[in-house]
This record gives sequence, structure tokens and C-alpha cells, in this order.
Amino acid sequence: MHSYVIRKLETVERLSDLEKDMVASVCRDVKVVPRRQDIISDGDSPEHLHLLVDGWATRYKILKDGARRITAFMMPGDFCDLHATILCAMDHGIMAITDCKVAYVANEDIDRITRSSATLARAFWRATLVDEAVLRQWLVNSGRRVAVEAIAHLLCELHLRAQLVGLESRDRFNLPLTQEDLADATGLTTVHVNRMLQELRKQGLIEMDRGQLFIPHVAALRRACNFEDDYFHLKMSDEYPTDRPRHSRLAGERPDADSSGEIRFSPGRR
Amino acid sequence: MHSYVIRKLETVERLSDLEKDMVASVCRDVKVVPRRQDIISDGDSPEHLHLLVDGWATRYKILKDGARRITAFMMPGDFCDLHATILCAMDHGIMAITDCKVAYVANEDIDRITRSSATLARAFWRATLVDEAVLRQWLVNSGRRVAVEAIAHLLCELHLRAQLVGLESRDRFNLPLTQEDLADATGLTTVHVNRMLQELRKQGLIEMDRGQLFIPHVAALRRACNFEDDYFHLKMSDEYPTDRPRHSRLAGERPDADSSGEIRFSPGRR
DNA sequence: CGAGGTCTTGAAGACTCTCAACTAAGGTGG
DNA sequence: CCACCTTAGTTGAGAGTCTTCAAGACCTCG
Repeated sequence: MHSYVIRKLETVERLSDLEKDMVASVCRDVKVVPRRQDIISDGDSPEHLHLLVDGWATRYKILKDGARRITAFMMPGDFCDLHATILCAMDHGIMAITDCKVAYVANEDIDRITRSSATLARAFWRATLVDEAVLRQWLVNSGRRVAVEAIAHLLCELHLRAQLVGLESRDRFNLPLTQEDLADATGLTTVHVNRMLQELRKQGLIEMDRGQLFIPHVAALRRACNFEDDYFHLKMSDEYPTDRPRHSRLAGERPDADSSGEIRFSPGRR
Repeated sequence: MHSYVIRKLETVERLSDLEKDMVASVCRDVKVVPRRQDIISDGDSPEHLHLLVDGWATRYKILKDGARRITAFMMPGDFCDLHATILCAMDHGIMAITDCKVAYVANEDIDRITRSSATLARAFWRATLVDEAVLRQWLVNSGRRVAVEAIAHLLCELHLRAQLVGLESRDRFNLPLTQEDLADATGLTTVHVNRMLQELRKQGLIEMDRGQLFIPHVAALRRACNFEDDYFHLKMSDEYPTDRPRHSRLAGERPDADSSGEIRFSPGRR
């Protein structure tokens, strides 16, 4: 039932059956949060952890002038706040994008299972570190990538993540985000996101249909925005057919010299 | 000697003398890294933790086209990678901005002291969480704040952090960053950073002199860019005279309605 | 069928970038 | 001690990406 978490953890660490059972056992108290509603609000001091069992959610900040900045998307298997209970109060909110099923997990349960399995502890740590790496990529997106690139990169990320937890069928998946969501996640305006998506469609890099995103040629989209999956620190395995090489940038080596006549966006921003 | 770390940890958690000793005891192997040199390079798999004992450093990513994106600044007392040893390889580099003293701390030592003191464990966690909160603020900076605001916000952050570890005298501190560093940290160009700094100077919000930053009226600069220190999750204490209230944004409450004729930048970006 | 949310489109303007050159400040060597 | 070099900071003008404002089309749903 809670296989998403397990799948997610398994992308960074191989788990034994016992460990999987331990993880599953902590997700007891599951509640439904309707779309558009806060799972945790800015200023809250949550007393337990929130694990997203089903649905999509977003981590966001609202500024004084009303502007919104999305700092993360969460999909099934993601923890909203693996640690936030340690801080007194949340400095941001977490909202359900679709109707969500959220498991309320007791701190002690996490403590317990991570104490009894070093592998599990490491898996949680790694998952957290990957989240942080994603955050850094978003920082690159806004500031050192032009709009089309940034959006394409975000789509690649979401696609890979959906793939990792088994939410899609290789090149098509359910993307319940509005263009406004994408705008707030990339730091752009809705209008511009709209135009850039059109651009991507025109170039045949993506297709969209009623909340479904279809990526005809994943490698092409990735190449167009220089997406590399290394920051996900996937455990070595050929389960996930993503194109390596992963730590390709050796000293002195010039990365693949754009041989084909493939689409690639402008030289970015400096 | 390693009082910076301790001061830093104490901003989020009060430590006993014993705990302070424990922290100090793990920082034995200290080396000097000259300015401009990597403390950890992209792709490295560090085998121990790196604690910045003295000097400033930066976490950065280099893109294919050569552009650089700085994702964090580190100052004395900051860990470069409290956890990175868990991952196989770094997905970014860490470089010394000034000559640095770096303590190489064994993983086991951290494990040991965090196991023997729950307070210490919590302190480390919190420090990590604050780092993450800073990352989110940077995300807000690039995308939902105009350039002047973003730069001012960054300066406020650095000023507060310097203050917290005792690097400055209330309103003046040593800022060893070039305008290029600031540009790569905000996602702007050097040229534009230059102009925005001029703007800040013209408005009397900052003064700069040979690597020294002087903030005549901290509250004014903070107000100009809507800086709030709540995301640092400072433990309640009046040691650090920063202007609260900290979780002021209650539901429905309209934040201070710009009564004075004070400088405030444009309405941000949407 | 009306209503609200989401997506599109156009035109004008603003913020930020690019390019290129010049000044200022430090450090080194003769 | 000064010429020379390198790095960092400044300045100007023009171009572009992205925003703003506003309105219309589309779509889903009660």
C-alpha cells in the first residue's frame, strides 16, 4: 500500500524485506487532505511527520506583496518535513495540489526504525540530501538558465521523479500542475511560462493533453536543457534506464561537442 | 579556539560546557586551504566532514557553458558537508573565497558525540535545517524579488550570520566577496550587481570600504527588502538584538502598512 | 447554461543583459 | 621607486528576455 515511499527509498539504498516492513508499519494514521488545502501552514509547529502517500503537494512561501514562491513539489513517497518537528515553527507552508492522502508518522517511530537499521537511517539521510540537491538545481534554474531551459529542466526532473516511484509509463505521466504552479516554481510569470511551453511543444519536445505530459524523446528534452540525473545519486542499477554517464565531467574533458543538429536552447545567462 | 562552531550551534540550541568540549574535541586535524582553491571538488567522495574554522567559502556549481551558480556562502563555524559522506559523490564543489582553515572531522566522531548528547544531535539537525531555509530564501531572491531587493536581502542575511558567530561589530563587518561572487549568488550579472550596489549606496543603506560592509541603519536595510530573521529559527534570547516579531504574519493581518516615508523597493516581481 | 478557473494572445514597457572600454587598486620585478 | 600586469570595480549604449496589463477563448462542473 505505501509502496511509493519504499520505492523512493530504494532509489538511493537497497532495502531488505524486513526494512520495508518497518517503513510500511509506521504509516498508519492516514488522512485525506483536499486539493488547495494546507497540509501544514506557515507558522505551524507540527508534532509529527507528514508523509505524502498519494497525490501531489507543494512547499511554498507567500511574500508580503502576495507573490508566491514554490520551493518544492512533493509526490507520493515524499516526506513533507522529515525534520521540521525539531524547529519551533514552519517558515513556509505545504499545500495539497491534488487531493492528497497524508500519513501522520510519529517522530518516535522514525527514530526507532532508523536506530534499528543503519541502512534505513542512511536511506532517509540520502533522500533528504537528494531533496537538497534538487533545491540547488532550482537555484540554477532561476538565475543561470533562460526560461525555456529552466522549464524544460523542471519537467525533466519531475518526469524522472515520477518514473522513480513508478508513477508513469516511461514517457507519459500525470502532471497535475497549472501553468501558474510552474511559474511560481521557476520564478517566472504565468504568461511567460505559457509561451515557453508553446515553444517546447512547437519544437516537438513535449506534448500535453488534459494534465498528461508526454515526452516523445526523453533524451532530446534532456539534451535541450542539459539535464543530468547525477544529482539524484541513484544507486547503481540498470532498473532505471536513464542515460548516463553520471560523473562525466572529468578535468579537461569538453562535454559532448554538440555534434548532431539537435535542438538546444540559447547559451543561458551570465 | 573553535568557538565559531559553538557560537553557531548555540544560536539554535543552548549547550552545556561538556557539550561544548565535545564539539571542540572533534576539530583536531586542521589544514589551511589557500584562497581560490577547492576545499572539495565536484565529483569528490569525501571521507570525512569539513568544518570551516576560519575564512569564507562558497558552494558552487559550474554549468556546461562555463557559467557559475553559487548556492551558498560558508563562514567560520559552518560545516561544508555535514552529511555528504553518505552520498557517493559530490554534485557540486566547495571553494575557499579567502584563505581558509578547515578542520577535517571524522564521521565517527560526529556520530559519537551526537549519540551521547541528544541536545547536540538536535543542534546539528537544526543547523542543517537553517541552511536549508536559507536555500529557500535564495530561491525567493531569484524569481520573486527584483535585483536590488535580492542583493539587499542577501546582505542582510550575511550580516546577521556574521553577527551570530561574532564576526562583526553590530553594523560593520568584513565582506570578502567580489561583485562577481554576489552576481553568481543572486543569479545576476556582475554589471548589474555593480549598479544595484550603487543604488543601495546612493540611498544611504550601505557603505563599502575595502572589503568592509557598513550598514548605517540595519532596520532600514531590512525593511527595504522585507528581510525577516524568522527563518534562522533563533532560540528565544535577547542576546541578538534583531527586530522581532518573528511569526508576525497572522491570518488576515495586513503586514505593517508602510507608514513612514522610508525607502522601499519596487513591488517585486510576479 | 452560467461561473470560475485555466489557458492564450497582443502590445508596450521595464528590468536585466551584452559588449566593450576604461579606471582604480595591488602586487611583482627590474 | 616606477613600469607593468592582473584583478576588481565602473560606465555607456543598445538589445532582449521577461513582465505587465488586459481581454478573449476554452473547459469543467454544479
